Amino acid sequence: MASNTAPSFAALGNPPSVGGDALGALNLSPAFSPLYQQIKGLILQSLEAGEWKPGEAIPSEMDLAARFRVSQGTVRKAIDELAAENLLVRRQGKGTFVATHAEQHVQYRFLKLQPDNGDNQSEGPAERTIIDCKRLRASADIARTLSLRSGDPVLQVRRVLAYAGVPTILEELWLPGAPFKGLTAERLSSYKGPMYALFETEFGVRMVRAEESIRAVNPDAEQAQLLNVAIHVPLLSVARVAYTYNDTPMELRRGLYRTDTHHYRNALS
Amino acid sequence: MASNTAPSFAALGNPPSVGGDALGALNLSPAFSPLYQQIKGLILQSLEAGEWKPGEAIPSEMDLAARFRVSQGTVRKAIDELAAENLLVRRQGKGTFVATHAEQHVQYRFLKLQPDNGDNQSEGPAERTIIDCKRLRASADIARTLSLRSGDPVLQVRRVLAYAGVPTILEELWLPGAPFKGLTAERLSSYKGPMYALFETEFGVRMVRAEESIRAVNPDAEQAQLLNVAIHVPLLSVARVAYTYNDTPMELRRGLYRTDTHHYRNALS
DNA sequence: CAGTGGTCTAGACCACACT
DNA sequence: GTGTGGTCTAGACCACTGC
Repeated sequence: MASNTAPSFAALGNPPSVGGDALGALNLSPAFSPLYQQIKGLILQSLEAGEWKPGEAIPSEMDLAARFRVSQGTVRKAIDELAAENLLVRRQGKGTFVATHAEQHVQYRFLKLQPDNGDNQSEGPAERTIIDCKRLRASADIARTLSLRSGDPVLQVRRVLAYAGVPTILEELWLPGAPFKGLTAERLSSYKGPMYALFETEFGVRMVRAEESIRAVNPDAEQAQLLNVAIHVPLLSVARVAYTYNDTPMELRRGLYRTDTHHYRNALS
Repeated sequence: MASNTAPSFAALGNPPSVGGDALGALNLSPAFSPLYQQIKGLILQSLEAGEWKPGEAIPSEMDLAARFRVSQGTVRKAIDELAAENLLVRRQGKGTFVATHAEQHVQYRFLKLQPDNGDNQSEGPAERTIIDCKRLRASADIARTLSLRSGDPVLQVRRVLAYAGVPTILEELWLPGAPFKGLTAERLSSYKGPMYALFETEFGVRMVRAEESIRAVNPDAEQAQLLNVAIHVPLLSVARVAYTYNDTPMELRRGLYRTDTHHYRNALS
């Protein structure tokens, strides 16, 4: 459907010719970018623009090939990379879909804390308790990591996650005020499912990647009380910056993890 | 050179025919494995067998295509996956090389601890001090994670890594005795470069992937003394199991990281 | 210059899911 | 059956490296 409303040009204005080689003349040496990268960029733009929403199918490879006037193989390679980056999900026989944090088997993709015994699934979702949800002005360091200006409005949420009644994670997160206008503690508490899924459906913000930096710390008195541990118990301090498209930071999250029954798991390759 | 000594059969005995479709009849539904996966497996076997050593070039795509009687594109896809898994490294215009831990820019690939300020490189390599290097018999849990039997000979190494004179990492590692026969404290101390590079050149053991599980702990008296911290200082406990080819565990490493000047950095996607 | 990996196309067929 | 992604081939040309 979208394929005839789409711009009918060969990406970057290199009209394909015929025969074994379908490139009239590709870019010269400096700043050379392969066609499939350009296609990838165009698909990315549509993703950002919300042309296809999380969970929806994007047009078939054939459709996209026609739309961009390239071969199916070129579109394929572009999609391959986007799928490798977890922006798209391919399903044989069905189509290619915009990835979402709402799916069952990829839920909590960014949460690396696991129970020591037993699989990750059997434990089930955590019991969530919102401590508070305040609008305030960004401090200098918050502003810097969120690419805002000091004093810009931000939303601060604090909450506790418990497993089997044991408080295990204490989180404090900051969100830029503008994109998340209207977010309240009530909305957060009532929502079933991952917070990032709510961000997608209610605010059109999709978290694409994140970076965490981890330390070992002792809690202060308040933190210890909220996690129900003594102040001398060492905890994992996990600072996460999550990004949407275009490497735009959209969340700063500082977590305190108890590691007496859980551990942070990481695969290296 | 290897291409004519190699088995000249189409992988899994599906002789290619001619024309647009070069597969006579591919595998039927159950247990279907694409050709490029089979090629990948064959390349993997050569890698394991040491046909090409770390740092060396493997045969060109054309050579491999001839050797396995498939098209270049099929070999290409196999190599693509192996490169994505960091087993091979492609270099345009030069060839495809067996990855190694000895290269400058991928050194210490598994070490996620970074200085808080400044780039990872400027800090330079750590000062390494071997505490001891003992041969002993595997305890039950060491044996389990290394796929050995209790009482099998293992090597235990303990060492401290310091940055700018500050002891930062205390490591205790266990290696299976058989593959590492002949490893001594002297050999470890005298070697310049990453330990995993030594394992490659001296013992033919290449670490391919690893898994870490992280906790926050307090050190005991001895650990505190070795790291020059008080016993109430929280530390990162990082347990790593490193694997060679075929998911064979080859190392158990338990590290204690100071996080007052460094942090454990992790990218999520 | 030749050789290597990298890109692109066109076409055929396979495996899978839905109808 | 139809349509989707997935595999495979053959061939042409581009970009990079080193002789």
